[in-house]
Amino acid sequence: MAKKITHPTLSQVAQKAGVGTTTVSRVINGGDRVSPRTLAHVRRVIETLGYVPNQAARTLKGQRTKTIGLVIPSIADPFFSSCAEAAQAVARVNDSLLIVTVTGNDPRNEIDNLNVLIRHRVDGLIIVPADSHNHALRDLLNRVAMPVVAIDRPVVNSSITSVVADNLKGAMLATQHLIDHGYKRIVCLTGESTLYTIRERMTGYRKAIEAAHLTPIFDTSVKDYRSAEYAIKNLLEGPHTPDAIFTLKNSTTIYAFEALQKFNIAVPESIALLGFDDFELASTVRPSISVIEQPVEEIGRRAAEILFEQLFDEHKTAPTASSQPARQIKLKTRLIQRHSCGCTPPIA
Amino acid sequence: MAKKITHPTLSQVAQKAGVGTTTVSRVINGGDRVSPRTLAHVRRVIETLGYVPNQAARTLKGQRTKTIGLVIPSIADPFFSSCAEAAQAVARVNDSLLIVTVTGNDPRNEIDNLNVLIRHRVDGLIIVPADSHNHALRDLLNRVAMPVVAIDRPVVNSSITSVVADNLKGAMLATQHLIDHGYKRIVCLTGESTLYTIRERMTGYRKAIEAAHLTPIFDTSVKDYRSAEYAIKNLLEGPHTPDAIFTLKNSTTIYAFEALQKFNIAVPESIALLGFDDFELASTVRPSISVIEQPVEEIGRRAAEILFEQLFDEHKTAPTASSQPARQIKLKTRLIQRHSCGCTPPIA
DNA sequence: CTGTTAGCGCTTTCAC
DNA sequence: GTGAAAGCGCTAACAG
Repeated sequence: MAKKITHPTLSQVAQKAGVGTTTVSRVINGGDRVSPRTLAHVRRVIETLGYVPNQAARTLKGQRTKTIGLVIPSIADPFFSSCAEAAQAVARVNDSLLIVTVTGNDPRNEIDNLNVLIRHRVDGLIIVPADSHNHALRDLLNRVAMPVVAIDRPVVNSSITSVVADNLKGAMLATQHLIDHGYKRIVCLTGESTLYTIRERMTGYRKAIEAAHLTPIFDTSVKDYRSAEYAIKNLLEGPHTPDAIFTLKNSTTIYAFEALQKFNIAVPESIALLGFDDFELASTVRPSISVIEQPVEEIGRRAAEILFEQLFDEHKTAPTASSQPARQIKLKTRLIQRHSCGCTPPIA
Repeated sequence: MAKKITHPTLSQVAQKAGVGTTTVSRVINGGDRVSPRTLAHVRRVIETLGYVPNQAARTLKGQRTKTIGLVIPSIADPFFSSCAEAAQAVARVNDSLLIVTVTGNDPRNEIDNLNVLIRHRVDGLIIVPADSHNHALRDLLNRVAMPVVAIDRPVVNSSITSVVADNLKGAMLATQHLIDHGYKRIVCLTGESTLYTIRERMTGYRKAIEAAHLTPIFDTSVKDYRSAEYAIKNLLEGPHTPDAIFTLKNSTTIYAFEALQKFNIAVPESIALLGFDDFELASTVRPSISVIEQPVEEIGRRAAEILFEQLFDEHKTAPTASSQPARQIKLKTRLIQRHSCGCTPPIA
C-alpha cells in the first residue's frame, strides 16, 4: 500500500536533493535565483516525493493564507449558492481559496463560524449577516484584523462595506407595474418579515401603493405551502378579494402560485401575481411568472472584488490606514415581464 | 479606529495575564488542570484582547486541521449544493470546517483544487471525480496521506470508497415503469453522455428495454434548450414518433418538457415524459413531472460520515494500516409517480 | 496546579 | 547561487 502516513517536508526534499532548505524554498516559490540545473533537479525530487508545501508553516511565517471566508445562511439556497459561485470565481483569479460556512440564519452559529474562520486566519471575510442589527456581530467584525464585506444585507453602525440589491426600488418598480396594469387591491405576501431585505421591499411596496392612493395590505403569515394556502383562502373568502398579489421572496411566490393553482384561480385574469426574485422555472410554469430579478452573480462578484481591493490597499497603505466611511453599494434590479402579471411577452 | 493590525498571540495573553503560556493553552483547550481563579482571569484577558488562537500554529504542531475538503463540479447545481449542505452538517457535528471547491468538471482544475486542499492539510477529502478514469487523479489520491471518499461517481482502480446512487437500477425502474404503461417507442435523451452516472443510466435503460424486446433509441444530442427543441422536432417528424421520453438528467428533462410544451404536444397523452433526478418545481408544472429521485442529502451525509469514521479509525489503527478494499456504497433511488408518465397520483 | 522549553515546517535575513 | 540559522504561535513533555 503506497499510502503514506505523513507528508514529506521541505527539509526532506532538501536532504534528498542534496541542497539547503533555502534553495528548495526558492524553487517552490518560483525558482528565482536558482541555477537551472539545481532547479530542475529539485523539481524532480519534489515530484518523486509528492511534496506539497505545508500552508500552516507558511501562514505562521506571517504570510497571507490565500483564503477568504464566506458566511451565508444556506448553501442549498440558489441565491446564496450563486453568490458563492461568483465569489469563488473571483477568489480563484486572485489565487485564493473560498471557504464557505453556513449559519442557517442563526446568530450564535454565525459567531461560531466567524471565529473558526478567524482561527484559520482567512485574509478577508464576506458575510450575509443573519441580523443586521446584531451588536455582538458588529463588535466582532469591527475589531477583527481583516477586511470585511457584507452582502445582501448591511451591518448597521459599522464601517463595513456592503453590496446589496436595491430592494426598495425593486419593490416600487414591481408595485408600480401592478398599478399600471390597473389593479386596485394589491396584496403583499411577505413571508418572514424580520429580514432587512424583506423590510426594504415592504417599504418599497408601501411607498408605491400610497403614491397611487391605494391601501397597502400586508400578509406576513406565509411560512410554507400550508400557510400560503390558508392565507390565500382567507383572501378569497374575505370581503375584499385582491386582484393582484406581490410576493416578496422566492419560496412565497412558489407557494402562492401553487395555492392559486390549487384553487383554480385564473392567473392573471382573476388574480395577477408578481414575485420578488427570479427562479429557475419561473418561465416554464404556466402561466409564466413575472418577477423582479436581482443581480445575484454580480452581488457575489462585486463583493469579492471589493474585498481583494481592500486586501491590496491594505498592503500598500501605511498601517495607520484610516478606514474609509462605510460604502453601501446598491445594485439595480430589473422587472422581467412574463404572463402572471397580465403582460403578454413576445417569447413563449 | 479600533481595527487592529495584528492578531494578539497566546504569549501576549500569557504576559498580560501574568501566567505562563501553558496555562493559557490549557484554558483555550477546555481549562482542565487550571484553578478556577486563574481560569476565569485568563478568560477575561482573552476576551479583552479579542484573542483567537492561530490555527496555523496548531496545525504545525501536528494537530488535525479540523477541516475537510469537498471538491465538486459546481456549487450552483442543486444536486451538489444539497450534498454540500448535508456534508456541512456532518462536519459541524464533528467540529470541523468544510471547505468547498469547484472544478467545473475540468480535470486540470480538479488537480489544482486538490493541491490547494492538500497544502492546507485538510484532514480528509470528499470528491466528485470529474473523470472516473483519470490516471493523474487516481495517482494523486492514492498517495495522499489522508482518507478520501468519492461521491456520485467512483474513482476506478483505486481503493477509494465511493457513495453513489444506484443509477443503473434507477434507470431500469424508470424504463420498466414506462413499459408497464404500455409505451412501445421509448426514447432516451441522455444529455452529455461521457459521465459515469449517465453511462450507468444508459445501461439501465438498455437492459430494461431489451428485456421487454423493445428497441433502445438513444439521442445524445441534447446540450441546451435549442438542441432539445431540435431533437424533439426531429423525433416528431421522423418515421417512428416516440410515445414516451426518458431523460437522464435534470436539465435535459426541463429542456424536453419546454420543447414539448412549445410544440403543443399533450403530455402524457401524446408523449409521456419521465426524468432521472427530481427538481424543485417538478410537481408544480403542469403536468407534474414523474421522476426517479436520488437520495441527495444521504449521499452527502453518508460520505461525510464514512470519512470521519476513517479519520477515527486511522487514529486508532497502527500506522501500518492495511487499507480495506474499496467499498462501493450504492444508495437506492425511488420512482416518484406524478402525471407526466401517465399516472394519476392521488395528491394534486 | 503551574511554568520552561523544545520543536512543528517554512521563509528570510545574512553570510559565504 | 547557495546555505545556516532564527523565529512565526502553539502544544506537550517534563519539571517543580
